[in-house]
Amino acid sequence: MTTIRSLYRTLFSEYGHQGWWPLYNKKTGKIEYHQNDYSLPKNKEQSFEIGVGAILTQNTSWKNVEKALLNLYENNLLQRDIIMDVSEKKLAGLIRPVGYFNQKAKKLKIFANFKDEINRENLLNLWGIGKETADSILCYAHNKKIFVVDAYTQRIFTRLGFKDSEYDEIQQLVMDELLDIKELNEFHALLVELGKNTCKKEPLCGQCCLKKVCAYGQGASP
DNA sequence: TCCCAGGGGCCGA
DNA sequence: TCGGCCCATGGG
Repeated sequence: MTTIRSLYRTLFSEYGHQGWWPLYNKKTGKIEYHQNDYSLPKNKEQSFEIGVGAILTQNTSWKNVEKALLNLYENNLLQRDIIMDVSEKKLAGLIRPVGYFNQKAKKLKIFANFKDEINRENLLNLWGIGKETADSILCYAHNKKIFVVDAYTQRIFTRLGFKDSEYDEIQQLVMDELLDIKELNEFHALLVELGKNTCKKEPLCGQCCLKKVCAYGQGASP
């Protein structure tokens, strides 16, 4: 069985810096990644934007999230105070491309109205925020030392041969070995890259940088 | 025209 | 506690 650090090194040498979290750039008018820049978010506005993105991306690809975020920007709606006041119907109309737009509009309103201390327990008490979304917000919007586990991560860890692929167990396993917030930030993004393009539902083991250490790549069942 | 997908809430067993 | 269903779009 390989170590978490070894996986991290292999993935990083394969894919390099991922530059998460993608954010809107006012100069270019595009959603951009930030390779080699771990100093995000720069301000409260960016922090809120990351929270919005974390909700919009639930069970949805980033391409669709980008469309919705641009819609919000163009309508001057990517600000906490404005989302608090705008109607759910208008919000839903602008975020249509992400799917589940009625539910997500409701989630955004609840998130915008949330003013308590940002911690995991408080976030998990919000309707529409589960473990992955809460941990994404803590890690990427508030620089908290926490690892985000998503469906890609669970699939990859199962195939690698880790016995327990439950959320909490994977999170603890990773956080026992990776102690640096930058590494936790990067490792999640690297796993997304692997899961999205290679360790897909039908995996492309032939082109996988982890095939030598992967149980599935060696012929085990998924 | 189907089928699939990075989440979360809710309900019944 | 867990499985099944619902929410909905866009892309292959």
